[in-house]
Amino acid sequence: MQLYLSQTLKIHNSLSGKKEIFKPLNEGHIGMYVCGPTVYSNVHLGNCRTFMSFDMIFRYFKHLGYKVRYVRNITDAGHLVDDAEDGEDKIAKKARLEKLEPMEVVQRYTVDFHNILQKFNFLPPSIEPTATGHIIEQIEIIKDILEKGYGYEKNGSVYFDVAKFNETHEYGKLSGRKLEDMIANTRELTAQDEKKNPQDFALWKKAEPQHIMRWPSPWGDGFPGWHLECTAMSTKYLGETFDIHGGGMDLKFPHHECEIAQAEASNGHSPVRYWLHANMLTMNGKKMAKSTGNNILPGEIFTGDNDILSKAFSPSVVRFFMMQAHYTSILDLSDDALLASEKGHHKLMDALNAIDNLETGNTSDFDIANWKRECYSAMNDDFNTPILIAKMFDAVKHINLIKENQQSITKGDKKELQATLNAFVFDVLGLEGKSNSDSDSGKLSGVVELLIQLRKDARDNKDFATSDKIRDQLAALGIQLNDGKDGTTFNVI
RNA sequence: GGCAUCGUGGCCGAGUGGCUAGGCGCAGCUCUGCAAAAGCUUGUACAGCGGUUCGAAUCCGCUCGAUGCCUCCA
Repeated sequence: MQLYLSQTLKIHNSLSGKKEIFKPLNEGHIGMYVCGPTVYSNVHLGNCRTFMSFDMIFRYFKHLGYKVRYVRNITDAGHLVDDAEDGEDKIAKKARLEKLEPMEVVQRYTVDFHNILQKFNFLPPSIEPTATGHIIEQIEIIKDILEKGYGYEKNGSVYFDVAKFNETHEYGKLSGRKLEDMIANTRELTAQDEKKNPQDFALWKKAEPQHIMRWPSPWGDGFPGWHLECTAMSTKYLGETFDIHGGGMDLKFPHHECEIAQAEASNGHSPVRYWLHANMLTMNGKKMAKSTGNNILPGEIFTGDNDILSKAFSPSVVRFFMMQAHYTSILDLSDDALLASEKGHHKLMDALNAIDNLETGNTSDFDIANWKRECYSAMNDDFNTPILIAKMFDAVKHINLIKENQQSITKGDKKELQATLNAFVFDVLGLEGKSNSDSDSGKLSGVVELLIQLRKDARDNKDFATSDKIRDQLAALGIQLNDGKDGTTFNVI
């Protein structure tokens, strides 16, 4: 029996604003679409948080036994620098500034994106389509929207007629906005504006003669609008209606609102059953922005090469830090918070490593079945990873007490405990233990063991000056000696 | 200015109309030549002011503050 049959999963649907019981369209199968990055610069750490939240959700679905088709796109064209008439494609702009072919920009930052995600231990999505690979599909949708009367062409560009759409549909239902309010709060159109109303958005933009990124269309050479690609790709791979659409909170308006409008205008019905929005990551209480310097790249955290944090942090520690907050809450990154997470992560991994060597007994002081139920309840309650992690630490406490012979566990319970911990910590949360498998670790441990032996001799002779010298100098190199009852061990920090 | 979300102990963060997560720090203890590391034990907090209620940090109103969107941004 698949696990999902015995679990009731509730998820917060942004469209209704409520937690709803999740039932996929087709039993056992889930279609999930998440708006991917625009590859015009290094991937933003906040962006990573969003993708990490959906990676965790993807992992949990898989853990429950669902067959998931997870589509996460790469935006490699069409995302305008601003929505004004002279709006320039983000990638084209970057290419111009760096004197590169647009596809060089795309390639460079797509590689960076994958590289960082791999470090964070992301599972690859089932399909990772690109906007430029789906121009034909996008043109077809535009034709459809034009035919149904919700769009209009002007000088080789095509716009979505929001006012017309709003007559028979509800534009703004996802973000809680009303068209009238939007009209009252937007600036006047300038004389050369092609749009009928400021709320209208581009489906197709005419390419100026010097523009390199261009494709032929019934309306002349141009490129597709940003909102359209997601509609085209989600429809193509997941169908006109699919289960889950995710993205960052900041995409709710206008991007996701426009997706709903485009799909409803062309198909006549709402595309998504559950909308999920991941919240923002701030740093030291402030929004992360390049302009203010309050910004850090993921790679800079891993190497420690930055002015913001006191040291380097491993991808798994950063992942653990992010998983300690609920995906719908704003999370604040700081040196203190990461330091705290690093210690917690370490404690968790130590306990996981200790399970193998636990001695078993005839009784258990730990109600594994109940604990396991609580783990699932946490995840079933809108993917509450902070509670899940708290449950993991419940287990850690028991493991340590068993290790100290203050509690006992049966053989069967130990096996169950280990399997459950591994499933949640590694498969669902996607954390990774410390990699002690360096190619030279054999040599290193030989050398350190030798020093430990010399130190022991010194201690036995009460030559503490020598023993402390060995300890302190190793510590300075990042090798920590741990004196225990049964001798000394070491850790590489 | 409009829309939205939020304000929890020293810090990070769950939760929720009564039973008060978790991590880190601090403190105590165990261990130790001394430490470190590790482990155990320990914390009645919920922006302010009103209101609803037998009972609110949790619901309602107002005030203050933060963040996001409205304009490129996950």
